[in-house]
Amino acid sequence: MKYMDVATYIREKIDSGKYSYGKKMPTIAELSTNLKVSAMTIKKALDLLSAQGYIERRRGSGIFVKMNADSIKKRIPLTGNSSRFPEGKLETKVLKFGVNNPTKEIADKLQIKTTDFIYTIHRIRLLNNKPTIMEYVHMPIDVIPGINIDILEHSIYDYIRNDLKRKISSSDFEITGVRPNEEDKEVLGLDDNAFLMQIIQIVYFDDGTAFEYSVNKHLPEEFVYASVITDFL
Amino acid sequence: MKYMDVATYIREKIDSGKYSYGKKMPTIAELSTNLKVSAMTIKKALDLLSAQGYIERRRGSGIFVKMNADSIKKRIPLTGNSSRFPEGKLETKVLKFGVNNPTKEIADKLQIKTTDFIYTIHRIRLLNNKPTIMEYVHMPIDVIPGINIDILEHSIYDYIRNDLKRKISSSDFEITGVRPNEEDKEVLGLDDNAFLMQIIQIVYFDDGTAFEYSVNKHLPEEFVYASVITDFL
DNA sequence: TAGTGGTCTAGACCACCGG
DNA sequence: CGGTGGTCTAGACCACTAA
Repeated sequence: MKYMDVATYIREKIDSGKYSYGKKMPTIAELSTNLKVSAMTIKKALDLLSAQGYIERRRGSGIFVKMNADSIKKRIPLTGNSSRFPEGKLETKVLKFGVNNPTKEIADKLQIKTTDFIYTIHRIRLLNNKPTIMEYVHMPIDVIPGINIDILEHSIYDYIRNDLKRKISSSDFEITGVRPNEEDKEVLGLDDNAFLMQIIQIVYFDDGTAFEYSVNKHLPEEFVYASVITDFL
Repeated sequence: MKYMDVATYIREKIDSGKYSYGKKMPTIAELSTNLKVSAMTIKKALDLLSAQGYIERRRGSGIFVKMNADSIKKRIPLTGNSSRFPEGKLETKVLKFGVNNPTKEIADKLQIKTTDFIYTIHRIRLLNNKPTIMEYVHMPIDVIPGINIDILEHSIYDYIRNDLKRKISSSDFEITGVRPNEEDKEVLGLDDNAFLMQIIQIVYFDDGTAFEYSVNKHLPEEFVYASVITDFL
């Protein structure tokens, strides 16, 4: 996939300071001849980078590296908490692991029936030994077979990728602010005063199957969601 | 812009139920011949729609309308609170309107100097007569000239679009959860127990100028941020 | 293996910016 | 006006899915 390579190439130039913040970077024509790649392919790479907030395109003027391109480090994909934190800092404790039937709402979202079976998992994530994220996860047992405690204590996503060899393609999510319920309070050590940042997420495979409905509640001190909005529509 | 037209055409088919949820829609080849548009253009339209969560593309199988395509109504662009609520429901009260110098942080984000002048505006938004959103807005006076109370009591964005005739192209933002400060508490009628959903946002024109740094704090009862993540990288 | 979507190309043409 | 990015095209070829 050439346009991905081009995107990576350019991103590295930006990260390493070869193309500096706020300044103009090479034109499409230059990149095209230097990298021996068609202009359309360069443009496709630029589409990616501008959607991710690295660059800015000004018709008639050129392409500019965005000032705050380094703040992108906070713009982490929401798929999998394990990938969001430095290795070893994040521990996992499984509080509950069982099989049951979904509620109407969850069944709808997972595109299954209320008579089908799902795993229900409650996990707590500790960041630097402090309970930080409460996770309530539901997955259809038919879709994600062979889950066990061992997997849950590490990364479910690693299991899906490496063992089930399935490709995660997209996710719908919602961010809201909520008060903790009794379990949250107990596990995270909170009182009635506290509040949590809640992410409700549905995650899909590349064949369109929904395989996860999850509710993650984060301590606000540890939570930032950053993103970019660009133009169209 | 043909690909936009194609995207609109397809979105209308989805909204009107002509292409139904979870089902396969026409192939690229079909669309291409029916609409008399090249395949590449169709694909570009599909890029848009899939980034917005309307459809799902499965290589080798076809293109499918996403199950929850109607939940997209909650996925509102963050540029301008006025556009987020039905006409007439949202009132605006200006609490403070002055000119001063930016702090170091705001100056950096707006790409100006701490000796430059900015407008500082505090507004409160009432939804169905209830104080709901507290807005702290900063704009460089050189970039957004001619602001007055009358404009602030309606939509700043309308003024920018219709009178200044400038095009807004992108925005960086962050969502966090915070406790209210004294002003928030007084204006929104909150106690120490309360919390707010905070959006910090920098908004840019299409020539790359940053024209707004704003902090919006929403009552959690009224706040949902919904989005989609797709694949790449 | 036939059908479908994804990538890539070379080149035409348009829209916009700046001197 | 020349230089730049944006759109669109026709067509070649690849990757994947399902029968």
